[in-house]
Amino acid sequence: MLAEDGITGFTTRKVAQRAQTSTAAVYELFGDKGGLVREVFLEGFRLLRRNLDQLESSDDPLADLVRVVAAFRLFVRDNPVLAEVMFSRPFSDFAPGPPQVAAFAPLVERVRRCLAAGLLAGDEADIAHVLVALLHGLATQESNGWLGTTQTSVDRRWALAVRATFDGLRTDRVGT
Amino acid sequence: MLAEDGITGFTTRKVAQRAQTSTAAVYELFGDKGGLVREVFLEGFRLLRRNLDQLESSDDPLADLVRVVAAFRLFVRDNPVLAEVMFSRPFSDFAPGPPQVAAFAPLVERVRRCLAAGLLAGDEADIAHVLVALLHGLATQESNGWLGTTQTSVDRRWALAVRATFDGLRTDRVGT
DNA sequence: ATCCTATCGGAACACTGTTACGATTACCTT
DNA sequence: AAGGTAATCGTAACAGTGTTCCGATAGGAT
Repeated sequence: MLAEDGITGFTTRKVAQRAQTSTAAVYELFGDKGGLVREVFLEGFRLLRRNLDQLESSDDPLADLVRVVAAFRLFVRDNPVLAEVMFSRPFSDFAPGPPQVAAFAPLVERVRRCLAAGLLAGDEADIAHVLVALLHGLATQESNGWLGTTQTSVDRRWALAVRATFDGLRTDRVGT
Repeated sequence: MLAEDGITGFTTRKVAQRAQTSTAAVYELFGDKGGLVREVFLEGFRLLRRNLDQLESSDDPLADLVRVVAAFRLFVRDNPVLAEVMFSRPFSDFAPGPPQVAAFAPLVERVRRCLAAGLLAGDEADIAHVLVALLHGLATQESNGWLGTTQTSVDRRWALAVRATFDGLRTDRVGT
């Protein structure tokens, strides 16, 4: 429904209609429209997790981490409206709950391997949070068309951001 | 109104009421609720620009750039709902227009000085875009409470992200 | 003074989230 | 298997929203 009708078309009545039931059923099951959106939100992160789980691992942890980045970007491009529900807040009544850290477990795993191999340095959780924030920002900017007007410029900036961040995370300088 | 009543309280009727007029006046002037939100959106970036313009410049361009980052973070923290209108999309009908690059002119200016001083390397626009995307992501994550549970961890991750990115941007490696 | 245009008040329309009230269904205890 | 209890659902209604229509007004140009 999100992909077809967009966000404005996602209404309790239409959801009920698609499910061949009445609105009361929706409210009985989800309590709120916020609860309904919450399920979409959570399903989005489950889908992302399934997506990242399919990635293969090589003997180059850093390349594997780059693959996670690429997969994340692709996920947002393929599911723009769902990504909006996940990372923006298109339904003002729904406030996102605790960070859906489970979805990023594959990313954290790659970070851990990079740390073990000495390709990155620092705290695992900190690095993961920084990377997720970077991906979040890049993907949102790209979706809004703010990252550049041409495909090449957008790609170039993605590459630059990822490369620069990985470069900068190679040396542990906590506290400096 | 945004700060007081939140996003759900921002309705055409209430706007008209606060302005001591009728809803028709609002529609005559802004055409749409999207148009109304657009003005708030643009005013937000103007306010951000005014905020960044007040920053002083020292003889350390990199420190000046860090100050811009801090000011941006403070802006989002001080105006959470406005920032949501600017960087998320709480009103589903309003689609943000072209990138409000003017607001980030002070940031671009600092980037240029860093490039001139050899403290950063690469394309000015590319670096600026990467930085804005990073700030966007970090600020949004912090607003959602996704960047960490304690103040110190959130601060630490902001610092790590900024330092790592600047470090990584010190050497130009375009095309590699 | 007159006319035209922009602006505005009031009322209405379609639609939304939400709830009240029965009716129905499913389950589970005996 | 029977009956009762709780969950579920259809229908209709409520308040509130974006939006528009129709007059009325006001202010400036001619």
